[in-house]
Amino acid sequence: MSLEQFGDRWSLLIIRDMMVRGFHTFKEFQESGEGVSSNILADRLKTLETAGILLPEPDETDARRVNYRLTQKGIDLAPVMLELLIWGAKYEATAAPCAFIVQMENCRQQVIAETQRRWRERDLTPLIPKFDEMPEDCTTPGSERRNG
Amino acid sequence: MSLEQFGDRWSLLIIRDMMVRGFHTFKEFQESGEGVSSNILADRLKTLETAGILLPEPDETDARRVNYRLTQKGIDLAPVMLELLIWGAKYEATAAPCAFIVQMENCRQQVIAETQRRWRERDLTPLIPKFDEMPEDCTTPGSERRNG
DNA sequence: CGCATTACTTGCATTTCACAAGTAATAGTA
DNA sequence: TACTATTACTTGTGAAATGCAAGTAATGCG
Repeated sequence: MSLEQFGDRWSLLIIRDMMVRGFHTFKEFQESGEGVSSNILADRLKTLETAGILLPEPDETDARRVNYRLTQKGIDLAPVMLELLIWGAKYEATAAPCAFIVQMENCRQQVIAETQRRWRERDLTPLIPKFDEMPEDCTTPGSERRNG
Repeated sequence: MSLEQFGDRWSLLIIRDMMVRGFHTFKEFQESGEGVSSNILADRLKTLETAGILLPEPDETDARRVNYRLTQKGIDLAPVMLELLIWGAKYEATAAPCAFIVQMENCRQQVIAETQRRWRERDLTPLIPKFDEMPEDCTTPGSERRNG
């Protein structure tokens, strides 16, 4: 199975930080508070690149930087991440604000659509503040679930 | 975050085997083909128990056996698993039959409901053969997505 | 030119892991 | 009852992965 992709502590966290928090540089991942060793981080980024989940691209204005971007394969993990966040919010203490989780649960489709939009348009603003202000139930009858 | 729960290769596989394949004994996990060492398996089962995701209960007819059962917290991981299976089927080679995956994607709600039913009723028949014969699109307009 | 920043790499101690073997409790069989 | 099998583990042992601190190369910035 493909679960082997995520058979370690850091890969999923990297993907989550890219997807939800808009992180895209080595330094951001390293300082994200979870405490990855730089050698491990480098290794995981390489592994995820090999797996086709993300791609490094040199920054246009600063040649020292490398911007990591999710591929389509990577962004397609959004539903998994979303369900995992919802589960985590239900059973574990989370840093994410409670209101946000409620929104996510009510608006799965919108959250995923927004995640994909941010990816397409290279919008790196974090996901959380945005969805923290949405209406309580934004389900659109008939268009529920399934996102092109 | 609660991602730390699954920061290893085996925990997720154990949960998947319980959920999808109906496994519930030490031996089944050990012989599941992925090749867990028995010491690691014992450790992970204990960790998952501590995390409140599964519970061991002695078999009523054979005192040597221990039956591991998912808790509500564990079974609530079904949506995560489902999305992960769908993602895996899209991008990686899977052992699961292709038709099954198509069904799952069309019938998220039903698959999850069935998963939870099996858990409640202690039905240990594997999930795959069952859903391998379902209609192509079993979405029920208006009742889409969200499962008590 | 000199110092700071970014993305790494290198070495080494510690932890985790896989593999094989062994053990305790129970079940099945003669 | 004794004897063997089965189940769920535990206990070594070496190999591999990891965490930590330090170092390096390329670039930016004054």
